[in-house]
Amino acid sequence: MRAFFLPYIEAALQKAGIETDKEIQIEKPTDKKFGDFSTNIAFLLAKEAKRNPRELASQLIGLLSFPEGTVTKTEVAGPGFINFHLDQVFVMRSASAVLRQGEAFGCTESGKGQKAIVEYVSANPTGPLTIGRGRGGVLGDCIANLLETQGYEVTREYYFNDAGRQMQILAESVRFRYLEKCGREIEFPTTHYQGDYISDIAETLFIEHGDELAATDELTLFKETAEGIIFSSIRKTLERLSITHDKFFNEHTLYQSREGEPSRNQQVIDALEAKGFIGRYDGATWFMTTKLGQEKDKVLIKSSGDPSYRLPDIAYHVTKFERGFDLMVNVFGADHIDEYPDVLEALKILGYDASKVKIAINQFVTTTVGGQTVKMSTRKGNADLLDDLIDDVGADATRLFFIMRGKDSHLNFDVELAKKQSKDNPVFYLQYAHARICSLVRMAEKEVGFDETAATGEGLPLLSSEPEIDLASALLDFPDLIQASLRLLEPQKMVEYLHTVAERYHKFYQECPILKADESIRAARMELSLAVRQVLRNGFRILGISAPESM
RNA sequence: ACCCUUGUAGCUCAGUGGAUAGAGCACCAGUUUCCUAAACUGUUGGUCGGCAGUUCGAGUCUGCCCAAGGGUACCA
Repeated sequence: MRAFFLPYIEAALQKAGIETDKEIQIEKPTDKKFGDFSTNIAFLLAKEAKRNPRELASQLIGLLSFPEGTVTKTEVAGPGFINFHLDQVFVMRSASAVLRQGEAFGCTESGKGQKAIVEYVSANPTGPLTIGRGRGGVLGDCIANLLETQGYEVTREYYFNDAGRQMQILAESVRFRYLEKCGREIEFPTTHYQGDYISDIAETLFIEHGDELAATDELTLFKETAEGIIFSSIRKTLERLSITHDKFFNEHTLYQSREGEPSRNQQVIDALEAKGFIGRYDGATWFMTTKLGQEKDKVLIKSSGDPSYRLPDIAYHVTKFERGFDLMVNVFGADHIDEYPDVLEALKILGYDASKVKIAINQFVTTTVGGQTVKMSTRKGNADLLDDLIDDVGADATRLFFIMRGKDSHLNFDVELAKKQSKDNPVFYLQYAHARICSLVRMAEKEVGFDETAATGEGLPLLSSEPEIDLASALLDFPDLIQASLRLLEPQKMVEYLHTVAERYHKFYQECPILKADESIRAARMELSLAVRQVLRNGFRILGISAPESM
């Protein structure tokens, strides 16, 4: 709907001879008496032109003209707002677009022909997924869904490392537990993975091999068995939440030379060196960020000869550019926040357009038990597991639990409270509206021979009561909300919006009889209901929650 | 010590420099001979962490202070 106003406002500005680079903001006023939409453009221009905002607004209104039957009233209000009142018939007529476009309502082709990659979850296979990881996983999945509505060809990627020190410790942990199974007295180190799943993996090995592995120090089998079992558990958990990935990218491939060519890590070093940003001292290789005004250089290759995490991170991003992605979204927890400036700087030096990389940081999930905050750690084995949460509240409520809050909120999680409140999860409020409509449609088919396929939306302009207009007007906001969610990488906006739609539907349902109304009104209200169902479905698909036919 | 994020109702959280700061939960009082009561209606509840500043206008921007979480490694 915002898109509807822009050309007319621009035309009015042109007539007034005003040129500006200010963005024309179209807002929904807080109070309906201020109209359906408003703009504060007069304030912005008044500041530039040193004119009175109210007077400038009046001038613009004189120059504004909309097509017949769209905007009924345009007025100056307060210190200089321009408020627009929409024609009710226009609103209802516009709402028929929902039925015409169906699943495509809200979609655009602005990303058509462009490739996007969204990287999320990216947990190393050292243990089952924690609740904290779930947050990033759901966030990333929703962002990928949003991009798909805009026509992007989206790749969902999981980046992991199965060769680092963490994996070494994991393998050792399994081996210690295995030796215990073999009857050895072992003092299990506190530095190693404490979780019960380690014993389970050791048990698997013991059943398969007996104690024949006890004699060797060779860790490969321990590592590979652990990795296999853990990865399959991770995938299973993600699957339960409908989180999928197209590609699992192994960090280790960046270390390997390919067909006579140097490794990707080495290529990054060479390229940075050619630009004069490589220094070698103290036995290590450094990214000379001091040349960029930073206090210290950053290590790329440690004096041990192993790359630090920064080098493969840069090399990994280079592969994204080489793979031809036009938009790259990385979803990370807050612990990675300071790492990205360096990667972006390196990419810029190497000649890549770093503005194509977008970062979505989600704040941590902290856990409260009995009012006390507990630090969660996979290593300590005291983390709340994502699987347990799904067991307790279900997949839909779990997904919504994460995205009903902004990604910047420091989510404080109380398992007991979450279980107790699962019935109050807003997901059911949204789904109930959908189920109610489905039930209504079933009833209408049975009682009055309603034919869904014949509903075109032509009858909608017959409707004129306040709940009906409010509802239709909310439906028209859906495309704007997709844009806003995507721009901010914040699916929470969509949740809030769908809540408004559901709320207005419930209100409409309460106040407007449908099946009992006269035939033409009944048909129109059925059409409005179908349009709501469509918007809810389209929204649910973005959020990755199911649309139940009955509850 | 420095950097990032956050601080809004009893609780969990929305709030794009705009108009009288909102929602859900909880609490209290109502609504069904009638399409799903997982709903709807109403009431209660606020020094927007604190102080100063910027301007027509600040919960929103700036500075300082306080508090919480995270980060400042040749860990990832």
